[in-house]
Amino acid sequence: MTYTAASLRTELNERGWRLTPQREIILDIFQNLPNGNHLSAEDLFEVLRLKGENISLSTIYRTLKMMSRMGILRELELAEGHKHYEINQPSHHHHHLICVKCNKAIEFKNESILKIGSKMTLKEGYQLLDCQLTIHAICPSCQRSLMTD
Amino acid sequence: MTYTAASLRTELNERGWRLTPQREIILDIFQNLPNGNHLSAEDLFEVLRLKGENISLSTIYRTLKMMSRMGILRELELAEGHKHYEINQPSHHHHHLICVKCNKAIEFKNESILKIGSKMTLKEGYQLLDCQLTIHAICPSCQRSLMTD
DNA sequence: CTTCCTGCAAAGAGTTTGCATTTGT
DNA sequence: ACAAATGCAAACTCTTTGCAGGAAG
Repeated sequence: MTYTAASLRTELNERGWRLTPQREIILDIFQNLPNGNHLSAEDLFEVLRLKGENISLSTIYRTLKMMSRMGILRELELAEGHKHYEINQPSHHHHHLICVKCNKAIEFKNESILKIGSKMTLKEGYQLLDCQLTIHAICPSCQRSLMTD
Repeated sequence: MTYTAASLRTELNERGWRLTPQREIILDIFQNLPNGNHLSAEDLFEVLRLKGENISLSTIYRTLKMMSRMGILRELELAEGHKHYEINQPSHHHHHLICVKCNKAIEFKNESILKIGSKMTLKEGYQLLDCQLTIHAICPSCQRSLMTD
C-alpha cells in the first residue's frame, strides 16, 4: 500500500481537504527516504530547503500531524525531546531500543508485536494506525560510566 | 522489588549522590499512587503543594528524570504533549492504546511484550529499564466524526 | 466563488539551566 | 569541609495559533 499523489488526493478530498503542492512534496520526501531513516520537523524543513523548496515550518508541523493522524506517517518518540517521522509501511515495520543516557537508538523487527496491536484494536473497536514497542535501557558503554550523567 | 527510603539512599550513594527529603517525598508519592495512575511534572507539583510540600518545579523535573534513568519510574508518552510518570513495577506492567484524535488512553496488559524486551536487551548487552507498547489508533467515537479535527 | 491552506510573526507549553544558597555525607 | 542539591528566575526548544493573502475544488 504505497501512497501516490493521486491516492493522497482522493483520501484528502473524501474528508473535504485538499491536495496542495506542499503536501505532495512532503509525501514524496518520506516515500524516497532510505529505509529506517526518520526526520524531525526541523530535519524536514532543512531537507526541503536544500532542495530549494521553501515550505514554512508551520505548514510542516501541520502536515506531519495530519499525515500521522491519517496513518500515512508514524510518529516516533526517540527520547530526544522532539518527534521523528517516517513512512508507515507494514513491510518495514520496526521498533526501537533506546539508551536513556546517550539516546542511541537501535531498530529491530518483531512480527508478533503487530499481531498484539491488531488484536487489541480489534477487540476495542479502534482503527489501528501504528504500534511501536519502545524499550528504554542502558547501553553497554553507558553502563561502564555509571557515575557521570 | 519495592523501593524504600533506605534502598533509595543506598542506590544514590553508590553513585555519589544523596538522599534528600525532596527525593524521599517524591518516591513516596509514586509508591502510594493508586495502580494505573500516572502524574505529569505539573501534576506532581500540585499533589505536593496540596500536601503542604513546596518542592520547586526544577527539582521535580530533575528528580523525575533521575528516577527514570535509575529505572525507578517509567516515563510514559501519552501523546498529550507532556510526559507522565508512574512507578516501574513488573507486577503492574502495562501498555497503552491511545486515540490520536481525542487522546483517550486505554491500559492493557500483555505478558509476551516484556519477554520480547528482555530478549532484545539481553542480546544487545543493554540493561533493561522499561518497555512499552504504544498503539496509536482512532477510537470508535472519533471514527464517527471523521470530518472534524 | 467559497472554503481551505499557507506563511509570517507572535504566543504558548513544557522543560532546562545558571547561579547563589542550603544541605547531605 | 566539600561536593551535591535546591529554589528562583530567566532562557530555551519545540510546537501551536491568529490572521491576511493566495490557491484548490
